[in-house]
Amino acid sequence: MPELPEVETVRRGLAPLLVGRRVTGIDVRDGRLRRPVTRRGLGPLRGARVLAVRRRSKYLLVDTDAGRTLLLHLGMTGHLRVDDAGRPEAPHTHVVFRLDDGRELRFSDPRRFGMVELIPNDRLEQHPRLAGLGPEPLEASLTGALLHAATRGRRKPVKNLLMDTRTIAGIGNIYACEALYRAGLHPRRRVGRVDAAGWDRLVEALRAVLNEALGAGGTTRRDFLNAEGEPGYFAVSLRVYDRKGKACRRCGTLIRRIVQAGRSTFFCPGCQR
DNA sequence: AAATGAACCTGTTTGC
DNA sequence: TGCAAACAGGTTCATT
Repeated sequence: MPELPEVETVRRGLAPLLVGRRVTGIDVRDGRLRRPVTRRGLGPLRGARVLAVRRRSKYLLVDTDAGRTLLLHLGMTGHLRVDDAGRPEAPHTHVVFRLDDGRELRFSDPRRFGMVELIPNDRLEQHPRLAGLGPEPLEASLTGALLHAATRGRRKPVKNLLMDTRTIAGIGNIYACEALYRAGLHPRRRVGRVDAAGWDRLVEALRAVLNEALGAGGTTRRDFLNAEGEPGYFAVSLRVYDRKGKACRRCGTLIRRIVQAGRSTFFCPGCQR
């Protein structure tokens, strides 16, 4: 489900509901996630107060005054929702954090690709999931020049590079396709054959599409919902993703679907070279 | 070293 | 209509 704009949308929804709250209890209904979750492992969170909710790549970090940070990942189908205790739960609700205001933070995830982990702060930066992440695309540290320099002589397709979180954080299948379309780059183009101007265009296109998606509250194709249970509205603005066989809005060429590294890629053969 | 493919799961859509 | 195959917003491990 969630790429950077969706995770950031969830973060913005969660922050005002969680910051300042105290965790009064934790229920693990089904701990079989990507890594096993246990009530014991989350135990130190009991009584902790939430200081902040941050995002890094597609991870959410809930800082607490217990010297530990709750690391959350939504995988493909994960949801985080704050709701009044007693309200009906979504199916596949695996972990529930009870709060001191009568509400609950609920993590649900049908496919169980998501992650819930409590990490001591002094080990947070070295954590294997966070160490080695590339720059945030909406921050100034990501530049076309950086990508140009990093890709000389390499042969990886540019679409696959965009989705490699060690190079750029937070880009998934939808926004990789959309950014390449806006930059006029063919998804199979080898990274070593993209020139400096091409990388500049790509970074600019990436920022534009991510910011527009953020403004729309993210993309809901199947089941993305924010912390209040509402969908995002960027799906209507997608120009290539999931538009196989439809006409390109700019040149009329039919959008094609190919498979790269096991993932669908959508592109316009007329606009992308 | 770098790139691809399979695996992890369940639910929904597509195609015969 | 019914069933099976394909596919889904992600990450990680094994294999070329």
